[in-house]
Amino acid sequence: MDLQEARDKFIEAWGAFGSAWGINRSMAQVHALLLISAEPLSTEDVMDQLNISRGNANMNLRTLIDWSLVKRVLKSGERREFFDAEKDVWKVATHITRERKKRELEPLVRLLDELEDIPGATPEAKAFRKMTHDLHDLTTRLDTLLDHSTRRDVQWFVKAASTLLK
Amino acid sequence: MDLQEARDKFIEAWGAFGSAWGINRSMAQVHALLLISAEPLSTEDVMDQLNISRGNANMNLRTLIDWSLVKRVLKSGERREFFDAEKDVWKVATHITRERKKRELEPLVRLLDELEDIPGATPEAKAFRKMTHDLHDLTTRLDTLLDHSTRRDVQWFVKAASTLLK
DNA sequence: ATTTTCTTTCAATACTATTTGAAACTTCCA
DNA sequence: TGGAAGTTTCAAATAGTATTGAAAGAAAAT
Repeated sequence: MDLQEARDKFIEAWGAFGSAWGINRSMAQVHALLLISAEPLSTEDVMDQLNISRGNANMNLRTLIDWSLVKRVLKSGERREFFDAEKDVWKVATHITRERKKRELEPLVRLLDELEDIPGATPEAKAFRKMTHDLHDLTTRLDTLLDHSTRRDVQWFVKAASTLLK
Repeated sequence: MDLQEARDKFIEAWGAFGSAWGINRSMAQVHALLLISAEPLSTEDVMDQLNISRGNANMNLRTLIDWSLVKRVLKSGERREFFDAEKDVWKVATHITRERKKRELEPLVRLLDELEDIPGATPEAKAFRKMTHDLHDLTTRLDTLLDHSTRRDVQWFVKAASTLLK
């Protein structure tokens, strides 16, 4: 398999992986492209290599910057902006996790908090209280864990645990 | 807030949460409904309470069974099937994680495995090899971790870590 | 064997999300 | 200041996904 083919496969796979995670395909593909590029790319480079429109490229680059997965780079003497991806996979994992926590876990924790202590003595009311309580406990713990865990902790933990278990 | 209102909010929120996770809204809502029901429900119960069609209810109940989140229950003297959700939130988390690992992580690991050792001495080839290698390492570790971690391990770890960090 | 009750399938439809591309905007330079 | 080079916005078009509901299929009862 040659490099070009391999790159295409990687971009496609990362796009599919992203989709399953609620990240849209183009955004994941732009990210993939930047991940495997040695040099920062311009918006035009991204448009050309992925065959996407200017609007699409622009919007997804901006979102990736929001997520701290990509940063703008200025080249001296160049008017245009260039974009470069964070290449440390552990940082990438941490940033993605943080962003998802914020978007998804936090609202759920807030709602479960509200839903505790709904009154009622029927079996349905009891079942409801038990489930919201248990979920609240689990999601709160996860939330705390993610708040305090740094890239280094996660790296240590995953390496240690996966090596032990191999 | 009364019970009915609280139940509706929970179902809606679980549905939204599911969407963000690549689980379709109805499936997540059916799951939510069964999670907070004291007794197993029939297909009709699900249709009525969520205002969804028979086909939709049937398909999502089947998928939930595939994921081991719901089981069929037969009531003696009853012709119809009833459905009951797994109520242990730790098991729920484990089952969901396993299913997603199978659908998403495993194919990625396989691809990255193939993409290692693409030849070439250009900076682009080097960047590609480094990224696929690092990602392969990370995803393989995660995969191993998820393979070997039981519900008990995860429960222990999350409880311990989140309590320490609180 | 026929009817009844319940489950499953699937083509048509409705809905949601993504993408485009042209126009508006901004910034820098002659 | 005018205009060239680049970026951003957003309404419309397209593509992708989920849902419906009627029909077919299965299993049990009569």
